[in-house]
Amino acid sequence: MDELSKVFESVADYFGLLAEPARLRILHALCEVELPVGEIVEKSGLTQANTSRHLNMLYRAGIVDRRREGSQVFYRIVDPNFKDMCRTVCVTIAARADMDQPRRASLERLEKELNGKAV
Amino acid sequence: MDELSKVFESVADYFGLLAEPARLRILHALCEVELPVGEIVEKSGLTQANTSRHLNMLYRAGIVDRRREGSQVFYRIVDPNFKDMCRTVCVTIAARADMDQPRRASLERLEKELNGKAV
DNA sequence: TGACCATATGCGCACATACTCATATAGTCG
DNA sequence: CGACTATATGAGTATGTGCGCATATGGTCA
Repeated sequence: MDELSKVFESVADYFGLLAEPARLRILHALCEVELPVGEIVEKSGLTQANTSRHLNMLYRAGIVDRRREGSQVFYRIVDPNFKDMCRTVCVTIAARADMDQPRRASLERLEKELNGKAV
Repeated sequence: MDELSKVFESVADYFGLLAEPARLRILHALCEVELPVGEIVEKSGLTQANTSRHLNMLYRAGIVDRRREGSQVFYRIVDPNFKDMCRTVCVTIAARADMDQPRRASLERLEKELNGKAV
């Protein structure tokens, strides 16, 4: 396999991390604050096992970082591009006309949220 | 399911389209030019069936548009964010140290290519 | 209409991966 | 050390999806 193929795979892997609603939930919870796993579980609505697994994937990919404090582990987003990319996609999706109104509203709220106080 | 969940799904779906090396190959072939399917098949190295399937997905998602001319169908990228996002990811990935040199070089070439004459 | 090209699609398989459940590991406090 | 809390992980299952093969559809030209 040539180098360009590997590049496509790397890029695809990166996008793949963002191609999962569960991980987007987690990242959304972490958008502005550093949180321990327990709180991420609450905010995301995922199970503890699932949350931990996804967090580990995001950690290994360098999108989040973590630090231990006592018995808790705190996670935070470190990838500087994450919010930009999500905002871009939100705008793109919101621009499509074939969508019901309430979802558009949610998208615009989310976009505004991402535009706010940056990390 | 609430509206925010649908938003996460929409965003995840969008990223999912870019999370496939085969589709990235196709989009890379289409980056600067409009091409008929046959040429996309050649440039991407995918089979005809596969290429057609992926193109249809990208079309339905609004990332590419198509037009018929005689017996051929020409595709072109219309999503204004696609190149930006790929450049961003390329930069992000290239910034990571844990990567062999030739792949870094490929990434940087690709990034430069994306920086060039915009659509 | 029939032969021929370009593109799309139905089907079945193979593989990846997200999820749940149960359990392991790591830390704290008595 | 033992009980308890917080987090991670192994196993098994289910579902999604990319792929190849064959074939269908749509267009052109004789």
